[in-house]
Amino acid sequence: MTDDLETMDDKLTFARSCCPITNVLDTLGDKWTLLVIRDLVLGKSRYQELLSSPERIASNILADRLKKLEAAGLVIRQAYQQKPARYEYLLTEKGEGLKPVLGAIVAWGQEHYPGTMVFPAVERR
Amino acid sequence: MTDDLETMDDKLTFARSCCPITNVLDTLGDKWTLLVIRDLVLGKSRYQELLSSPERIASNILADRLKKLEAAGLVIRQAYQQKPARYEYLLTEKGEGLKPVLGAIVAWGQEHYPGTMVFPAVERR
DNA sequence: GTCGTTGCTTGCAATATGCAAGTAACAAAG
DNA sequence: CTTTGTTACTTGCATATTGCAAGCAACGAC
Repeated sequence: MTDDLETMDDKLTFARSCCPITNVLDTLGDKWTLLVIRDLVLGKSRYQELLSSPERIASNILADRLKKLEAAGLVIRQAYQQKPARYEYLLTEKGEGLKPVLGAIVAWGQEHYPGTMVFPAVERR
Repeated sequence: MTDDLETMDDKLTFARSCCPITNVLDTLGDKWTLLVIRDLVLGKSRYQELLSSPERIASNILADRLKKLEAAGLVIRQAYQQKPARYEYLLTEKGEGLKPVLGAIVAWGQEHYPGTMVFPAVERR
């Protein structure tokens, strides 16, 4: 069965399978990546802002996840200052497209984890 | 800030934060768990059925994830035969509640991973 | 010259993942 | 009675990932 799919279109090859969920999880399936997306959606954009979320992500993990999100086209890294060079991370349209996914997770999570609460957007500087 | 939350209601303590997304990811945030949920939604229920999905999950990982899903109340393990004892896994109502999450992931995934396709439900035996 | 800020990198220990083989409890077949 | 097959796992071990904590570079402020 998977043989057929592989020969069906050899321009399309998927790491694990042709299921959309599988492919999404190849990028987002860990404990931190969607939290980084959450923070970017909430308006955080700088490294220290992302580091300071209550979950206290490790710095090397944050750097790793941002790099992967950039490579996947969900995030762009752009300088907001030149000397010294300082960067902010912004969601692309593709990344913004994950809002309904976060929304669905929030809906299910609020129902099954009483007492949880959605974090507020950050004030723009 | 997190101090306040911690003292606010010490009956409610969360592993990493009080965000619903964080808590959901504590259970579901890896590459395999939502795929197991997907297969159960599609009607698979036995261990070999789950093992045989195209992604070829490792047996020890599948066993580990099913145990965790059972502990989290998303799945029940029940015997469908006594001698020898043989088990099937079924989603609970809580587990079924993840369908919108999978739906949102599929919607985003199909848009951004062209060529992916939703797997069909399995025929009931 | 020193200190602070920002965005990382690095070394290393702990934990998770996954390969491949193995196990147990049965029934069926010979 | 023995062998084989099925099913649902467990186990040992190598590899990969995670995360702690310290460190680094490039600036400006003092």
